[in-house]
Amino acid sequence: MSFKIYNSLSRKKEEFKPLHEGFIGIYVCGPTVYSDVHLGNVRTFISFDLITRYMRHLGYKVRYVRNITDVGHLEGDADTGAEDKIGKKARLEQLEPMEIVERYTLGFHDVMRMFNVLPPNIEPRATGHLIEQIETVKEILKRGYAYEVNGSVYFDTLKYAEETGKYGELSGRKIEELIALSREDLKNQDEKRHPSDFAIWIKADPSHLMRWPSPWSVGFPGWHLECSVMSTKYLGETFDIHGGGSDLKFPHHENEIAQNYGACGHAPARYWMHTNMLLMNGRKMSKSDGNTITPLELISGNSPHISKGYHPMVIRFFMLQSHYRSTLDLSDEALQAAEKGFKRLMEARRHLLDMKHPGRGEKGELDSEINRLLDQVYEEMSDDFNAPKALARLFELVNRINALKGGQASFEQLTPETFQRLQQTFPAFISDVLGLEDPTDKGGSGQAELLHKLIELLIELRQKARQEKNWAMSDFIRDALKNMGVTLKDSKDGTEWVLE
RNA sequence: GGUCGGGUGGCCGAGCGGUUAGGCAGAGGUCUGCAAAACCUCGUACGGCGGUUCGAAUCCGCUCCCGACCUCCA
Repeated sequence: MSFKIYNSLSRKKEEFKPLHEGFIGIYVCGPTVYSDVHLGNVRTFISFDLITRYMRHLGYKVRYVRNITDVGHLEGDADTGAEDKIGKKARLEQLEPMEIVERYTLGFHDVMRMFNVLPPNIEPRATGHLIEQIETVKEILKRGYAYEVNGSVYFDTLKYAEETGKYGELSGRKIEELIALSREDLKNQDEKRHPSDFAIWIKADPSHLMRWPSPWSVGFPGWHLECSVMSTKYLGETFDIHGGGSDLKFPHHENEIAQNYGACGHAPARYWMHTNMLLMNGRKMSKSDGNTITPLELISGNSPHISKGYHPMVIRFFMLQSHYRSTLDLSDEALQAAEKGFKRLMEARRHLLDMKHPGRGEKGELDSEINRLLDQVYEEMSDDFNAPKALARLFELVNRINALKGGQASFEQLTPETFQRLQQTFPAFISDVLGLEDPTDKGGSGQAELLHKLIELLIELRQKARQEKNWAMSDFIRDALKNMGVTLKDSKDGTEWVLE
């Protein structure tokens, strides 16, 4: 099955055509590991997790590369004279830069695991590719798209712009505007020929903790360089998709394209995908101005912005309810609504898995509805990964599943084949594509099994009490369990329980 | 100031020329010892003002708000 992608470069939805039939190469800009990941990161990586999961689900062999930035990302607004983020943190905490990198990389992986984000196939680090980066700088110099000044090397944006007319193509900027609006107070601006030029190798002053020898100086690579170099190394000079947060369009991705042109004469990726921002209180979540909540705070509830903690799967579900290209405004109220919706979805999934088709059924209206809805789930996802629409169809299926379970709908209207399709596709889509796992599915540990049996025993005792019309005892058991977080639900074929 | 993207029913959030989005909350009903759950029914919403059209939330113009990027952030 084919699918469509909104290409940020053309600003249009395009039919996706892979470079090599059946294979997809995708590169996504990963985090700079100088502090805990924030939720905005999580949303971006959940979005790309959804996208790569779906591509795999459709049968593509995907190579997903997502880097770790562990050098070269500077604070402040200059290419030089500013401090490296990781270097700064290391200085403040009196640790080795690599201790900082290690700590936050591990923390990042923990958070990704909690949200059931699958690891990329390759997760390269900038510091692991110094040799390749230096080689690329040499190549760009050799081809004449960069120049050296006092041990630093700058990319010649003007030359690139004049030659291709493409500088600013991705972000919708014009180089004349970039000239006019560049800030006056850039340090070392006199080293640059043009204000929009950017450093690809930066000479380090002696206080700089992270520096490496190079033909030009003891220094470090410019931030944008690593992505050009590592994407080329692992995916080739041209690959299918490049992704990242929309705030990376400029200057990061624009400069990346320029560098690739400088190094090999053409742009790296054919499709560019950008995820939109996560907002809180109507404003972008930002590390720098405090309008933020960390993933762990959101899970624990330890934040003034929320009334309680939310399960990571609830948060993931909440994020999937909006399209990746739309902004999403986080609020406590919206999360509570998501929590209930998520439970409803997962409960239906459990019920469906427990159901059996009696064996006889006709192609009734229900049959065609279910087939139609299942088809639509895929159509929606294939239209630029429209998870919210796919979820809407899934919820219509929830309705049908519950009706079958509750007896309001009959299996007689449903062929065994269609039921089988539903029973396979519905749960598979939820877990494989949406990456939503049932928190009540605790596997088969001995403890969990004991718990199950004890609850079943209490339900049996309550059943006896009910038969004897001993409502006091019956309600006592129900209320006591409720207080422990176990909700009982009576239906005509017995009592079920859910662990909250 | 420049560039881009938004303003959708109580809340979140799809849709982007004609069809019910969906979730949560709310109202009524069925079922039930009661409750919960489930099922059925119920909302005619698209910032404002004009215009195009047989028909606009969806296209065009003006206008008012909001946000992002332009400077480190996904």
